[in-house]
This record gives sequence, C-alpha cells and structure tokens, in this order.
Amino acid sequence: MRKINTRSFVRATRWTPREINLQILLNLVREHEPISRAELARRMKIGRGMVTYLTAELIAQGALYEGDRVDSPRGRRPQMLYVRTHDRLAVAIDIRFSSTFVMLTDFSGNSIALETFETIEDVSVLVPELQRRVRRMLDTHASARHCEGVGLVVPGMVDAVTGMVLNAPQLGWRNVDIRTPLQQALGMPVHVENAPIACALAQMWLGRPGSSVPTDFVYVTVSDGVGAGVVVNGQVVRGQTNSAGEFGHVPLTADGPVCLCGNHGCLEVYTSNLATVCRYLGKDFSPGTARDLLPSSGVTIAEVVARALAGERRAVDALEVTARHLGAGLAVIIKALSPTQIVVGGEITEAWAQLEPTIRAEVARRALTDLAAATPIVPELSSTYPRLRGGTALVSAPVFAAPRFA
Amino acid sequence: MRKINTRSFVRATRWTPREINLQILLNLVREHEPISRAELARRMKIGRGMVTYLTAELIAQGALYEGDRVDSPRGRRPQMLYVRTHDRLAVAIDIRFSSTFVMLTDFSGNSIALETFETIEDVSVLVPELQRRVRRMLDTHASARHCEGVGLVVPGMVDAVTGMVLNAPQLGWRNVDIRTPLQQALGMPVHVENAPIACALAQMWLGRPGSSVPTDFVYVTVSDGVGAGVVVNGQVVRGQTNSAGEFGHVPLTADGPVCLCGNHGCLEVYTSNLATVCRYLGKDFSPGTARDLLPSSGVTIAEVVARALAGERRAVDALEVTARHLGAGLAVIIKALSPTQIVVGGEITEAWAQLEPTIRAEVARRALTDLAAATPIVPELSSTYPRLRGGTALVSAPVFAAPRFA
DNA sequence: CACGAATGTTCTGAGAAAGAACAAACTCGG
DNA sequence: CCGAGTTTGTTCTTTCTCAGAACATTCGTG
Repeated sequence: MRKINTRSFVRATRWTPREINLQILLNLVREHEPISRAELARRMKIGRGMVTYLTAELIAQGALYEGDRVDSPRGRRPQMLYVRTHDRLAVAIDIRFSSTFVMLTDFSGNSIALETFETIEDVSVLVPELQRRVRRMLDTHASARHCEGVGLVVPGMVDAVTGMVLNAPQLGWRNVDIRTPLQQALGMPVHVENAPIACALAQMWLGRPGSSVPTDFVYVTVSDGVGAGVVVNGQVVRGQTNSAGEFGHVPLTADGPVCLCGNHGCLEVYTSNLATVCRYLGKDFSPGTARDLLPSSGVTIAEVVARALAGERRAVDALEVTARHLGAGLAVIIKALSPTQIVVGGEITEAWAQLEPTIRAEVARRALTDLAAATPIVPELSSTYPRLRGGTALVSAPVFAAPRFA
Repeated sequence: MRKINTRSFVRATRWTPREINLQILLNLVREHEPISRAELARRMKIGRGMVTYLTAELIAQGALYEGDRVDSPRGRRPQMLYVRTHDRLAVAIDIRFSSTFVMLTDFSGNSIALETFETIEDVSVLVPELQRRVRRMLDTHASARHCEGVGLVVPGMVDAVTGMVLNAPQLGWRNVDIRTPLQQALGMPVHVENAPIACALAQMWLGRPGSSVPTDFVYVTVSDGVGAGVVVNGQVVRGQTNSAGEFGHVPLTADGPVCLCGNHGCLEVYTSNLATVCRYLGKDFSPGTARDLLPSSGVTIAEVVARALAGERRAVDALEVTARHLGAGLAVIIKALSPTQIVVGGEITEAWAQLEPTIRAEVARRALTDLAAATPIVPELSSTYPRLRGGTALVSAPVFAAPRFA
C-alpha cells in the first residue's frame, strides 16, 4: 500500500496521476511478474494504449524489461514484462556486535558474494576497510552490472532523514555519521537504517513475487537486543524520536533483573540471546557481567540452539523460558497494534519447531480475543540473512515505494 | 496528513489531481480560516485562477462559504473563505456504563443541546428512546439547519466497516448491531466507533483552527477501563481485529491483581477509575467486587478527584499511585510508538496539576532517551465532553479526511 | 489462406492544470 | 478629484495527459 502524502507535497499537478500510475504499474509487475500489457490494462482498468505508453517510460528508465513472448490459447502471443533486478546490484552491510557482514546482491536480494570480518568500531578505520572490500567485490563480481547503492544495517536508532546513527550501544556509537564518509569513499548513495526496520522493509519489498505487499505487521528481531520494525497502513513507523518499536524495553515484571536501559524486567533481559545463553550457563543475567561472561565462556546462542535441537535438556529448558517470555512480549505487541502478522527473526528461530508451541500458548493465554490469539507468528530463519536482505531493501525499496512530490 | 491509497483505488484518473487539490484546499481553509484565495494560491503554489475555479466548486458543494471582505494595507481587499460548519449539525451520542449522553452540535463541535439519561442496555428499547430524543432535539433546536448524521461512541471494540459493536463488556454487548436499526429509525447516517478512537479523531479534526492536524499521537482514555486511540502517519490504527490500542491490558507486573481480561497486573487494574476509587476506599481491587462495591459505597471518581483537589490526604495518595502507574503505562506507549504527543482524557485529568509531576517523573525514569522522556503529555478535561466531541468528529471528519476513489 | 481472437500501437478528442492577460477594488499622494 | 501603484479575483488561451476508438500485428483453426 503506497501512499501519497497530500500534506508534504502541497498540491497535485498535471503529472500527479501519471506518477501514481507509473508507481501502481511497477508494483503490479513486481507482484505478478511475468505479466503482459493486456493483463495490466485489465487489472488497472485502463486502455491498453495507456499501458503501452506507461511501460515505455518505465522501460526507458530501466525499471522494467521485456521478456520473451509466451504461448497463449488463441490470438497474438503476449510479450511478458519483468522488473529489472538481475543486473542492478546493491551492497548490503550488516554491522553487529562481533562481526560485520558485507554482501553483494542483486535487486531481488539474491546473494552474489559474501564477506565477513571482525567489527571495527572506529569509523575512521571502518570506512576505508569497507571501501577496500566493496571495491574488490564489485571488481570481481559485478561484471558490467551497475551497483546502485549501499544499505547499511546497524543495531540501534538511526535518524531517518540524516542517516546519523543516534545511538547504537553495542557498537558504542552515539551521534555517529557514517553515511557521509562512506558515501564519499564509495561514490554511491548509502542508506543507513536500524536493523528491525530494515528487516521489515525486506519483508515488504523482497517478498516472493505473487504475494502482495504486507501492510500491517511487526518484525521482531531477537539478537543481542530485542527490537521491532513496525509497519502500519503500509508505512514504517519511526516515531518522533526515531525510537518507535522499542518493544525490547517493555516491562514484563516490575522487579525483574536490571536491564541496560536502567529499568527492571524488560522483555530484553528475558529473551535476548545474551539472556538465553546466561540462563543456559546457569548464571544470573545482568547487563554488566553478560558482556564479559559470554565471550569467556565460549558458548554462543548458536551453540545453545544446536544443543537444544540435539535434545540436550538444559538447552531446551533455557530456550523454553525464553519462548515463554517472548510470547508475553508478542502479546503486548498484539494488544498495542493488532497486526495481521508478526515475523520473528534471530538465531533462536532455527529451533522454531520447539519454540512455537510455547510462544503460541503464551500469546493465547494473554490475548484479549480469539482472533487476536490467532495472530500468525512466523519465523524468518537467520540462515537466510534477513538483515542483509534488509540492507538490499534499503536500496531497492525506494524504487517501489511511494513517490515523493516536491 | 491525508493519504490516497494507491492500492485500493487501482489507478489515478484525469480527475485525481482535481480531487486531491480540492481536499488540500478544503483543509487549508480549515486550518487557516479565515483565509483569502490569494493566500491559498501562495500556499499551494498554484495560480489564483486555479483557486477561483476550485473554491467555486467547494462553495457549490456547500463545503465553504464566502465571508466579508477584510481590510488590507494596500490593494483590493481580500474576500475571506470559511468552512461551513455553523449550519451543519451532527448528533453525538456517548453510551457509558451508567449514563448515556446525547448532544446536538454543529460541525465544529459547538454544543447546541445536551441531554442525559440512564443507559439502556437493551438495544430494542434503546433505539426508540434515542429516536424520540433526537427527533425532539432537532425539532426544538435545529431551526432549518440540516443534521448530517449521528456519531455514536461506545466503550468497546467496533468493526470499522460494518459498525458492529464486537465487544463492549461494560454494556454487556457482543456482536451487537445498533447502527442499522438506529439508521433506519432516524433516517440519517450513523457512525459507530470505539471511544478512544473517536476522541483521537476529534483531536485531529476538531482542533482549534490555526493549529495543524496532528499526525502521530496517542489518545489515552482513563475511565472505567483504560484504552487508547492510536494515530500513526495521520491514520487511525485499528489493527487486524479492531483491537489495536488496547494498552489498558499491557502488563506492568507479572503477579499483580487479576484483571477482567484474565491476566495479572494489567495497566487497567492500577489506573482505571474503578481501581482508583477502590484504592481510595482502602479495598483491594478485584474485577468481581469492584462492580458491586462502588455503587453501594456511593463514592465516585469525581468525588475522589474533588476531595484530592480539596487537599484530602487519602484521596491525594490514591491518585498519586494511579498517576505513577499511568506514567509506567505511558512509557510503554512511548517505547512502542514514540508519538509526538500523548493526550490523556478522563475524570482524573481534572486534577492534572497534582498528577502531572508524578506522571512525568515516572515516564522520565523509564524512558530510553531524553527526547522520549520529553514527549508532551497533555490532558483533555472531561468538562469539555471529549467523547461527545468524538461523536461529532465521526460525522464531520469524513468531509476532510482522504477521499475514497472507486 | 481467410477468419476470429487476442495483443500491442497509434491517433484523435476531451478536460484539467498553468499561466498570461484582464478586471476590480483599494491606498496614497499630488 | 484623479491617476499611479498594488493587491485580489476572474477569464481566457495554451499545453499536456488521460480516454477511447481505430488500426496493426500475430497467433490458431478450419
């Protein structure tokens, strides 16, 4: 659902319908490709002549391309249209607590190359390193295909307009501008976004063709912290201070463990990967100790999940408790926003089969209505690199999303 | 911020810009009235000719009217335009646990007549009673002015499309259709809406002229229950199951008193009027006893507020505790949505001066950032009948809100 | 190989926005 | 009292896009 904001663009001009129709057409192709001009005309209830006119412009822009003619029962065989994605590239970068991932993808999110290195927190060192790696990747793999931008995903709040990283505690960044230097170094547009929002955008714009764009859902990321990307009426919710979706710091209890944010009993202190690992190790979770404890113990969340899948009792129990609290957190989201769907991302989703019954039961127990209790909750496996898909979406989504009118 | 949904209306036609511009123009007049054509042209950055053309249509439709010419320093004196509200009427009905309010208002929410009677829960008795009262009101006070509809506000979930009351526990209504019979009885359109959402709509569309339409805020109602109307990107959030905004049932503690919804420690069990009165009376709050206890004790929330204002220690303390928990609840809303403003409605706002410091302190203590902590929290006094204003908004808002394209 | 049927293109007309030109109404200064 | 200057509001012409019809293309079929 794309919107035209009649407040920010002051007026509709003679070209407004044209821009709207171009947008609708592009999205119809995106959702139904391959699709013929005649079919588009039927769906949009406009003449085929108009479609010819509009597609010509989109083809000239390089947004669509014509495929082969395809068989049809009778009459002239239709010429199919496709969204041009395979030769338009994007670089997705995911900066996390310990590792940084760099992936070269095409516009539909298909991986072309992937690199990993230890996270460098000093921006003045990080930017040249990224520059070297991205350059090399493009030289090696791009082969004449054009890279249209970089999508940088960070664990923390980001200003939507300036791209400033306002606060990313895991990286120790406060009011860091990485966009400007990286943009200069690489000579291409750089988009910076908070991880859950980027993941939500990927859900919207990199979903399977044929499925329509989801318009009311919440993407919950469970990693070192717990965050959420909220989409309402087809628009990402950032809030006044770019801090919407901080469901990780919703309190579940008034007297639980202290969280990094200073409050007691936040969802995050029960369900973050740190908390789960601590629980597995039999240690009390506390924000101070966890950071030091975990690396020294050598146990990672992936390890805990693997052991749970192998049937180790202690690991299963630790995840069980995480699932129960996560269910409580999701129940809050359902009460607040009543989304059509909740997508959960993070390492623990690899054990979804074991977690789901507990989560569902907890949600059902707390839901206000049967319908709310039945809210679909689906996992996105971390093996599909959701955050890197989010990075790609940062570059490719603006092509499909609502046009901005000056 | 009005939106045009490019998904539901399939395409933009040649008349789309015209409809958009009519909408923008109408809203500019609404926000800046009185305003001249020349000023509108400057704001919309279009020629004065276009404005003449568009205003002519709106005047013909009866949406605008021309006022007097006013003085200007030099040149031809501009002719001011106004939104036609004073001779367009609406009936607002607020059905509450004990009393039902019926108000005849004009389109800007000015009260013309007000009646109250004891709530009748049986719809087949309620509808004829409402019919009698509305008829009489219109006969007595309308005097040639046309009543364009009824806005009915109920404490509970309402289906946005059908107008069915899905669940209103205070009235004992489940899947009750009051819209159809009332519409037939009165022969005018009836809009049914959940109270917090209606109040939020009133905030958007019946705000003081000169102030722009707020686009990201939450309206929290504190009465027998606690609910919220959520507005994001200029659109009301209803959620999949029409149950968005149920912040009253967000848990503050895991082991607090049991709520009507079956869970422990909901915001509502600490901050609803029932809870506050129970606390004042020194009784433990429990959903079963409260309903019976309060009428028999004869103490109302208004009484408690009055005694607190008069300085009675016990009343002040009871409200203090309510305020602290309310602050905790608002903190959850701020984390979830980061709104630009929170509006609080309900009887307890009459004691706002005493409550505010406590609420603010609690919000600040729990907020994640300084900016979030500074989120404006403003009261709407119940003496201004916010729910009835909401009823009026149900009728008048569609005139200003986004047009629907077939 | 003519015919029907479907797709895709081209052409003409209608209607709205854009903007220039014009009319109206007022102030101010001589 | 009158004309210059200024601002508002109206009218008229131009321009550009949508709408829809007519036309061209390309297939299967008898």
